[in-house]
Amino acid sequence: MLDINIRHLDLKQIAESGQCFRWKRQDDADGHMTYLIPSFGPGQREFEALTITALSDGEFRLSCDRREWDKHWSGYFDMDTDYDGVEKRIDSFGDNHAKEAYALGSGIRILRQDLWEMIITFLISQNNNITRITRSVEEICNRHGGYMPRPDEFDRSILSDKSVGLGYRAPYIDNAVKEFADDQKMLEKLTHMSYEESYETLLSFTGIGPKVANCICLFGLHHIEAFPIDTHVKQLLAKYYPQGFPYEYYEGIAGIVQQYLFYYELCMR
DNA sequence: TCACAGGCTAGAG
DNA sequence: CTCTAGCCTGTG
Repeated sequence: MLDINIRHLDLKQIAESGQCFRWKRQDDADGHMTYLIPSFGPGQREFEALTITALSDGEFRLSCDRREWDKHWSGYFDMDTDYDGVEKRIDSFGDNHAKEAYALGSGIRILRQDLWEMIITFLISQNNNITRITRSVEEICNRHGGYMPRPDEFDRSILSDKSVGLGYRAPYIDNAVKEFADDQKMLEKLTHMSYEESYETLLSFTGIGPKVANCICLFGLHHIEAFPIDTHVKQLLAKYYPQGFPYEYYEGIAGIVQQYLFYYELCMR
């Protein structure tokens, strides 16, 4: 167990920001907000899931020890990104709507999640709703011992099962599993590419279009300049930025700002 | 019944 | 190049 203070972290805001689909809310006996976060990545079977509890004033209680925090979870929660700097950048421009969105969602961080899991998750997400996305991801994991299967251990025969609920996306995922299993270096190659290179490479896969590719770049490769535009962001841009979004203000942090804007709209809905 | 859900593909123009 | 019908399926 480990108690630490973390700035710019609000579990509920992250859970609702639409970047992760496997967190489970499991409040503790005292009613403190608690989430169970599964282990992830190639070594996911080697380390434990994390429970994280929000105590008060930026204080969090973790189920892991200091060593596991340093090794796995500190990176996952993006502790090496300067969110104070992001706040200063937003404050320095006259973008009042971004300031308001930041004030509401300042506890959002861009998690450093597993690339392969993000590829599968956002392939599923297209033209889909949160409930169904969550259920499909959970079904896939449940059928592989509770873990997101790596490309080479993925049982592709389950993809067409009605209870997995993938619909027309099943062949897209089947193809991705096949391609990444055939070329085991591809995942690592993607991590060494620039944003533009990885974006173009991802686009070449069937079922990955501009929106999904940008989500994978932002959430799976931590390319913070990626700015996914879905139906909601498209509407919000038309509403608050009729003259066009000032991307030049937010060079290098556009993806974080996108999350604040998205979360703000979600709350106002 | 019908639109919608964090879109994409394929085919036409 | 741009444009858009159709797509699995659960939900209101």
